Amino acid sequence: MRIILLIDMDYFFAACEERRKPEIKGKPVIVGFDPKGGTGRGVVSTCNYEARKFGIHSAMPISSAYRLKPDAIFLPIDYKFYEKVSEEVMSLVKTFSSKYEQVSVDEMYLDISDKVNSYDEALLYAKKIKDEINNKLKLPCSVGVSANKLLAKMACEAAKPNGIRLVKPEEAKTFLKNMPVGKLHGVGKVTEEKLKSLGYNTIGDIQKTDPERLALHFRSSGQDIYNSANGVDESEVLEYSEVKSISRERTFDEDTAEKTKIEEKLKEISKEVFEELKEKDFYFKTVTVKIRYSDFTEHLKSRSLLHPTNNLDQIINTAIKLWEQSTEDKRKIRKLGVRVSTLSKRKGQKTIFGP
DNA sequence: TCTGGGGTCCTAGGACCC
DNA sequence: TCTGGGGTCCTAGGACCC
Repeated sequence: MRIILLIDMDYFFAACEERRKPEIKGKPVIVGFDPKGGTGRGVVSTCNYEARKFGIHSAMPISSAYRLKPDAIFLPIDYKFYEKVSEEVMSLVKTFSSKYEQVSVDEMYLDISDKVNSYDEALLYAKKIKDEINNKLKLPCSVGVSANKLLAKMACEAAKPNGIRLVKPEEAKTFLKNMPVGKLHGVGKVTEEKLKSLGYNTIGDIQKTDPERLALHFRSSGQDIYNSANGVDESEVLEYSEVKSISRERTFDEDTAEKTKIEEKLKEISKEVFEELKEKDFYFKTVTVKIRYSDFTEHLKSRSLLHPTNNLDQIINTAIKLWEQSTEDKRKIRKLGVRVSTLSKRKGQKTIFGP
């Protein structure tokens, strides 16, 4: 029997800011793009619970957040700082089990099957971890406890904020039954709509269906949806993951079709990509340019070079060529992105990176 | 509401090689 | 003269997650 934890930091970016600026605690704090007095083009990255009281939430346009609470504390995203705090969290959590998987900057799975003998013990163990994060690092978090990653994740969602939630495997189906299908991890907007149109409104509706019917409409992911709805997930807690790509993208303050502006931006973005490539000591073989037009349609263009390289001019020249090829019309561009992939180390072999 | 940025994984057709 | 099957790489796009 496996016992898995998901530890998820609460409103992480805003919590980091509260920790270093105690005077803002208790006030609505919004971390995201510059609202520019309500005209800014970006979204809310994270906000604390005081801000949520005004209806503000992650991914909301920053201009809307500004309209809802103009005198909230708006802070820019200081990713380097959050990464440092994240390392503090991760190294503390790792002392509780060597079987861990970092999912993102503020989230991590722990397999504690070897550390405890029952769910009661698991709860105590989770509480200990949570208390240490609270006391030593002064950061709030929530923990989900269950038999697999999916259930731990869903339990953690139910625990938020600042809570712990245990879901035993025998309780799983009941726990999930009444939730809307969109709550299921792995089901996004598109799949949610499709599920609803097929008559599946709650996760319980999926539990009762014939998986063959799901396979008919969702191909190979049909079985995954069925398994998730039933709380079944065999995936392992994996410590290592490979870096597959490095990318940067930027949105213009105003949409543009001007050649010089676009080339300038592509150079700028390429340089940022190059800096990280150098830092991580990678070679790349493929360059991809992403273009988002004013109407939000997106196009990708990519080209693979004959040999792996780590040359900045190769990125810039390929990026500009790809853009030129894609732009026979004069549509205005909202956002540009540059990505390098097919990464390798000097000798050409891929390398494993741990968190 | 007027919509960011950094990722991963998957699919699918076509090229190309054996 | 008509026709295989497997494998891998490339390119484009889409869904999803945080």
